[in-house]
Amino acid sequence: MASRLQPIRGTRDLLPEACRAHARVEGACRRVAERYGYGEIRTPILEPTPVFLRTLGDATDVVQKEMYTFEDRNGESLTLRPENTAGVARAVLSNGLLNDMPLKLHYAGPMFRHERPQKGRYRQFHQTGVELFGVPEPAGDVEAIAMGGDVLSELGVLDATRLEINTLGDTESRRRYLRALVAFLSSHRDALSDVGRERLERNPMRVLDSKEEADRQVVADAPSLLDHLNAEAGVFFDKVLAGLDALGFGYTVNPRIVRGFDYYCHTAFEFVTDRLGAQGTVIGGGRYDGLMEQMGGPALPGVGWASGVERLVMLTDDAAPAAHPIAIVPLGAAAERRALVLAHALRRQGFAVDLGYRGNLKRRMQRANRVEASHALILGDGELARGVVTLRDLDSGEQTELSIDRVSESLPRRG
RNA sequence: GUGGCUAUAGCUCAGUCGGUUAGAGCGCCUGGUUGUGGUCCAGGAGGUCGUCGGUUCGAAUCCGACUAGCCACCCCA
Repeated sequence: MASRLQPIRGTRDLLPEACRAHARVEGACRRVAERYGYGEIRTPILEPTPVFLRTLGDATDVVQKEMYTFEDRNGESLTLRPENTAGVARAVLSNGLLNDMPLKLHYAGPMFRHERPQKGRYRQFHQTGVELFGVPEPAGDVEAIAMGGDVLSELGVLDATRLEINTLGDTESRRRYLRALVAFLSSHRDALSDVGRERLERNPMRVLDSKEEADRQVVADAPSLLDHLNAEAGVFFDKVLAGLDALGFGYTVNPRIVRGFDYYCHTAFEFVTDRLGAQGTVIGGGRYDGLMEQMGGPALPGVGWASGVERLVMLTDDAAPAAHPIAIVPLGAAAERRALVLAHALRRQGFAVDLGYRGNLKRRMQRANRVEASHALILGDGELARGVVTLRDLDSGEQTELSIDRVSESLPRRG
């Protein structure tokens, strides 16, 4: 347990079993995305810092104190991506993908935030996500949410989550509401907690999801955004909800869902679970119509979400079994050489084959057992002389002899 | 970033009031079996007791700092 050899705080090694679990979650997302016609995109982990500064909003915690930002050797400020929507949006502009709308993209990969680690929260963590550009209609929001639900369904945990949804309104509604909210909160300033007062200064909407008891009491009587929606924003939200109703997705409207990043508008939603403690959001997303313009591109609406792979792994947690290989057990130098050729041939035919590097029969049989082989192919001098191998079923112990040239015909395709 | 709890073998954990050589189970290695694994039996390897410092005749045990993990806050996916 030499501390010098530990991975840096908040990061960890994913050993084969954990990698299978990650692949299972990422595979579910990939399958769903492809059903909806989304193509994969892989953007750099490292971006110029302004990509995030301009889009996330400089009042957010992520930008203020969680980004891994440093100068490279040329003096340019670089940042390890704390999320991927900004990077994907940048890639859309960089590659001139604006002429083929709607543009549907999905991704998976590591993100980095310098937070204090705890369960379900790491400094290097993994997200899968989808982004839909060029669809201003509420049908886009419905599709995105449906995809999130489908991923959870694919993983068998849709029932373990609930969908919470809110609207942040359009720019006009939001501006009107913000005025009303600030006026209200300011008049109750003395009743707010320290946290609440600080949020009132920096990001008034965030007072709404403060957990301080004092703030909750004040907020209980605060004006609701839902009452300040203009006709257009109200209709938009109603259409999103109607779409979810039509598809049979249950949801609760939660006016306290507020997005951390500035680029969100209209729909904000989360799939949350109470099985993971304090980090219960497994998928979170919403609409971000203002993002492209903030980045210096044309006005282009977008909607999408990201899922926390580690959290979904914890939620689904069933062990992903490794393949059951065929173990080849040669005895003697001549058989050893023949076994190498046989193993190669079988692997090329798609079989998982375990071939040890040394040891007598007993040793190799023990190894076959340890790698959970379904069958052993025993090849000794006697078999070699007759052109056969002994096939042993490692569950039943039954043994039969097979012609060495036709072994594959008698093997189970995936053990 | 704040608070609380924790850190002993590869893993999960015991370890009394501070007292000689720090234990168990699982796993690993060897043997019982010359061409037959799993189960069983016997034996073995493996530990700067997270790190550094302090108190003490003596520290895994008490104290402090640091590091890391966990839980909550915070934040978010």
